[in-house]
Order: sequence, then structure tokens, then C-alpha cells
Amino acid sequence: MHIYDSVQKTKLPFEPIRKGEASIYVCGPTVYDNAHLGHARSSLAFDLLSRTLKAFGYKVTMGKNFTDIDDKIIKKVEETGLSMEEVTSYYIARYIEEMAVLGVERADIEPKATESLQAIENMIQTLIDKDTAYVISTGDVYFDTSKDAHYGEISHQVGDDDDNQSRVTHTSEKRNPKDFALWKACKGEEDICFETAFSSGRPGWHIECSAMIEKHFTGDGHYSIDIHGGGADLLFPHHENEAAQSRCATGHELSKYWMHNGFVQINGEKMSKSLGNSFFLGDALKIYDGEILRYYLNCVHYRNDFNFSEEELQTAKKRLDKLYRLKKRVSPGKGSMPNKTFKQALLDAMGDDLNISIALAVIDEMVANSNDALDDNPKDKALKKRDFGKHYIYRYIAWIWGERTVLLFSDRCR
RNA sequence: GGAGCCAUCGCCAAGUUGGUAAGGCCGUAGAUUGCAAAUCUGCUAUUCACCAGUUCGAGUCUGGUUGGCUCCUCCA
Repeated sequence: MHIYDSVQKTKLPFEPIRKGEASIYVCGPTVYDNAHLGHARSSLAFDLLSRTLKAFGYKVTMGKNFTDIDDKIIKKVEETGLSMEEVTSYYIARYIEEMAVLGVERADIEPKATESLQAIENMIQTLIDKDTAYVISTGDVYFDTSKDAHYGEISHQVGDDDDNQSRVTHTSEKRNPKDFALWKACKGEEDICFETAFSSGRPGWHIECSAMIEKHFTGDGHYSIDIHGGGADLLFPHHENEAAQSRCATGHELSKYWMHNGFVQINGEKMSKSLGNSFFLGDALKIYDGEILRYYLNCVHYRNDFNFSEEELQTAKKRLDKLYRLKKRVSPGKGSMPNKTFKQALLDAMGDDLNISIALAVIDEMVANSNDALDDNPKDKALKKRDFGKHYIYRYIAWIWGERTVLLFSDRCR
């Protein structure tokens, strides 16, 4: 099994910190609105990773958080008049529901920021005690990036602070331009606040992931988890900041490997809220079957950007239909192990940093060969009726659908 | 201004360590079928944005050019 590490920018053999096990943490959504296709793609990419790892025999522990404290959520609360809990629980439920329709397996650990406040406070306090973080007059707490010698090594963003043309506005009390907020003190009385030793306020975005990972994963003293994943847009600053906080607070690295998925684009541009070109997953699911969307969104390698088009979606559907037709041609029965060559070809493809294109080509070839073989003796009804379940073609099919190892398809989707 | 990624058939898309271009869709010519559907077979890139270089040999390496995208602000 090889995976591409986006920090080292190269394909690496996957060597877990604990033999036979794989711990993955993926940055989940901020729950202030419905999930769009971009969320679906990220979710699907890491579902594929998890299933592939399982197919290779690893015991996978998957963690995916819900950011349920955030400026946008507070804004939504103000707009709707609902409580924060009402807003977030609604979107979390929708998210879980929609991902299930896509055949995404639930994460083993699904922490929420609101449930991790103690861990967050502890980590910030540790950083303050080490003078790696500092409290300013407003009560905000910042991380001092100059205290971390390795800051910038995740995203390879070099800090030319002098002629800094970046769009970040500098707060005067910050020690360094790149310092980021660990804790935001509340300003008005109506703000959503939590009491801590340093000030009453709420956590910054980056700290929650670090704190949750420390809380839920054990690690081995060198790394907390095997793989940290998320969208490519999270590499900087989010993951850079996470890595820095964890490194300074715990004394070891956060993750051994980092993986990032590409974007879903509309007409060549990243799908995002700010561009107003979002395609909501829920809307897509009203029109298209979950499995078709799953197949479609998965059929481009996870690291590449993905240009969404309904025309291409139809093409994907046709391709998937072929497999279903073959399935119809063979009667159901108990599937045993599939042809070794076929299985191995699929595992080889997926084991190479999830090379889905090769995997699909392998499946398509199997479909063509199988149809060919069935055409050769179409009149063999006895075989079909009596014992087709043992036919090798059936075994392919059964394996593809049956063991949940294969990736594109899920047992829910049939 | 800084940091990256990408550019392969009409469309989508593979192509670690350089050795002579997977697969799907569409199109097309057939086979099979009462018709249709389904299925099968053949054909469909001397060529990988462009220019130069390294090499016996480059889509794959180096330099440059052009075009597209992303990050540096919330973002999957």
C-alpha cells in the first residue's frame, strides 16, 4: 500500500505507527449550512481510503470532527433566532444522512468542538505555560509562530514577513504577523462564551482538531495519528497551524502522513460558498441515485480537481449500468472468493495511492470478458439455474458488492 | 507580490524508477436478435500545450514560453 504524502510531496509506502492498524483523522464540516458536492468528494475520498486500507487488512480507526462553534454558526443563530445547538444538530443530522446515501461509512469517532472544550482549554493552557502562546489585552490568545522552529514545514509556506503582501490583516498586539488565534474572547454579552482560566470566549478553528486528536488518539510517542486528511484548501493555514500547536504542546508530531483531496469545480472554478456556485449534495440526491453520485465523484483520482458536469455524470451512470446488467445475467448465490488475478489487480490499483482509474479499467475488462463468456453458451440454462452461484463471474460480482472492500460500491447501494 | 498544482484522442481519464500511449463515453463498420434492447468483434492519438536541451531513446528528466486552477481571508 502506497499513499501520497502532501507534505513530502511524494508517494510513500504506508507504514503505520502500530502494526496492522491505521488511524485516520479527517477535517469534517463546519455545520452552518447544507453539505455541497465538495464535502461529498472529500468524504468519499477518505471513505475510499478507509475501505482500501481495510481491504489490505488494516484495522482502521477513522475520526471526523464537526466544527460546531464558529463565526458563521453564530451568524446563522442570529439570523434564524434558533439556538446554536438547534442549528448545529440539524446540519449534523443532514450531513450524516446524506453521506449515508452516498454509502460513506460513519467515522468511529465523531467529536464536536463543543464536547472537546476541556481538551482545548488544556492544550491552550499548556501552550501559554510554555510561552508558546500569549494572551493579549482583549483576552484573545495567540499562538506564537516564532517559537516553533518547524513552522512552515507542512505547507512549505516561507515566511517573508518583511515585505509581506499577504492579505492577512495584522493585529497590532500580535508578536508576529503569522500568529493565529487559539482562543477568541467574547466581545458582547450576547456572544456565545465559555469560561476558561485565560478568558471567557470560544476556541479558534485550528485548535479544536489538535485537541480532539490528542483526546481521542493515543499515538506512539512520535506521532499522534497515521494519516491526517482534508481538502487541499486546508493545507495552509489550517493544517500548518494544527501541526505547530500539537508539536509545541505535546513534543511530538501530529501526523505521520498528510493527504489532501482536490476540489470539485464548476466550469473550471472551485465550488465554494463565496463564489456562489455551490451545488448542494441534497439537491443532487433529489435527482441522482446515491450510488451513481458516489461512482461519479470517485471516478477521478482524489488528488485531482474534479470538474462537475451533468453530462459526465450520465456517462458515469452508463458505465455503472454495464456492471448492473452483468449482475443481472448471473443468478444470485453465495459468493466465494473471486478469481485471484482479478482481486489482486484491483488491490494493486487501489494500493497505489487509490488509483481508481486503473481499478475501474480492471472492472470494465472483467465485465467485457464475463459477457463474452456468457455469450459463448447462452443456452446453458441448466448451468444458470442450478449452479450459477459458483460461476467465477458470480464470484467477481459478489466480491464487488459483498465484502465492502471494494470501494466504489457499498452494501447500501445495490 | 509570494507559494504551489495542472496542460495526454471530440469529451472524461490512466500512464513510480525515461524504452516507444490503459480504460470509459461518443462516433463508425460488422456479428447476433422477428424488430428493438442488451451483448460481442473491428476501426477510432506516429502522438502527449509550445520551444530548446540532456539521452541510443522523453508524455515521462532540465530550462524557458503560453494557457488554466489553487493557496497566502472562511473554506472539503
